[in-house]
Amino acid sequence: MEDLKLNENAFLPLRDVVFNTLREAILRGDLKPGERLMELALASKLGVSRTPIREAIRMLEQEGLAVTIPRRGAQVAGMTEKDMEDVLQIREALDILAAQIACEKMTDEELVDLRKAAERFKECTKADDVRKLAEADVEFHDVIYNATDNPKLINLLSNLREQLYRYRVEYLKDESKYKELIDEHEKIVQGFETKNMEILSGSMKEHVEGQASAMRKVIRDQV
Amino acid sequence: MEDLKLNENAFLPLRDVVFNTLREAILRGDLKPGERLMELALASKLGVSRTPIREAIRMLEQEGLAVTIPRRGAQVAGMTEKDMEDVLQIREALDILAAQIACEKMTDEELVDLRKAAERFKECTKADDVRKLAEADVEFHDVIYNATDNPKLINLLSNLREQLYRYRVEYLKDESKYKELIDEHEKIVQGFETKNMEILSGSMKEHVEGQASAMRKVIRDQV
DNA sequence: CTTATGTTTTTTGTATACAATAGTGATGAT
DNA sequence: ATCATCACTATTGTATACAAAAAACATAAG
Repeated sequence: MEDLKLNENAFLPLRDVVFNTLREAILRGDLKPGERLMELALASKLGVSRTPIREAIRMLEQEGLAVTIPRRGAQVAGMTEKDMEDVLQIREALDILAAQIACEKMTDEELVDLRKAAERFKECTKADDVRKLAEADVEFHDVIYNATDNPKLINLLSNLREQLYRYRVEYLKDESKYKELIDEHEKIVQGFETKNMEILSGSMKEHVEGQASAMRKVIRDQV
Repeated sequence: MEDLKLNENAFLPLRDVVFNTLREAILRGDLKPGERLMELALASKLGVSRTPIREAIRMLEQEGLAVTIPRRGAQVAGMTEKDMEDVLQIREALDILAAQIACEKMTDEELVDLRKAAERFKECTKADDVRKLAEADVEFHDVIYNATDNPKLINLLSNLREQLYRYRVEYLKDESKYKELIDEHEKIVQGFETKNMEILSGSMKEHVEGQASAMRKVIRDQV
């Protein structure tokens, strides 16, 4: 484990600060799957007491980022290939759902944002910054998610994305896929522009399935 | 608020016992939407300290059953008509997904269970016990969920169901719908028996949409 | 050498104490 | 009467103390 430092923010309760800190540490891989989350160790490392640590762990649990066994403590959740498949399966269905809802509700402004986001993604493929690229991709999909005007769905989808995060960044390193991704985004934007639900659903499906199979490959190769 | 009593269970940590107790109290309506969850009050009522109460609240938060404002405490989450719509939208998509996955994976044994569950539901419509009927319906759908062999999906679906619980029981009181429900279950069973994904998706969609519109009506009439 | 048993240490679970903030009500000025 | 201010109370946030369980280790018996 790395040196983990508290994301200072005077206004949030410590439990939230600790939660954010641990969450990010897990996502960026500083805390590795299976690694124990020991209260005392974390507390002294972050300079707080066990209380906010424990509450943060309860929160991580719910996000699927930690698993705790009673009287044995918490661990960073691992993700097996099967887990990944399970998440991908759900995300595919909900991504398509989001696209369908968004297709009906999307405003002209949001459509502009979407096109901009697609452009930005395209730009980012030219630079060599995977992190930025991932961000641009998130932004693109967030425009769609937000257009659904369904906070519970938005929340769910971002939670699912979070669970895939570690591998997603990995697979975005494969530059040979960039053209494909750009084209898929383009098709999706067109789907929204023409409000053609059939085409949109199809291209969204294609997009998430492509991502899914790429990620499957990443996780396979890692083993 | 009613007299709330601890679900004794010597093996689980108190936080889990408290969580279950509060969860059930919320679902059965003993704790009403908007009602404050005051730590000290709950602690003395349940005969435990604030610590497990606080952790249970963090857990309820994640299930969407409680909402907390920093330094102001937690409340039982309310559910507006819009919230309900949002949940129904998601559940529809995931229920169909579950049916599709289950259709491929369902074993002969599970198929028998499914038919039995449908029978049991039918039986329950004859007696006048809404609670039992709701249970039978849950069982029917659980057979399908479990057949997906996707724990994350199963978890999600049961969480969504939980959020609808209060209204679901309400709408099952309308006896005029029973025949329809029985027929829909029958169609779904047949879909699984013939492994016809098209028909199955269709009848599942019909089923959840029927439920959805009935629940919309319930919530409207309540206002 | 392996297993069983007892002891110590570590770690989690729960209660309590103290601090800080938000809410409430009384008092007084305008 | 209305509003402002202050004191007091109620409530949440955080730290710590103590209890109980699990893990680690050592020692003794077979």
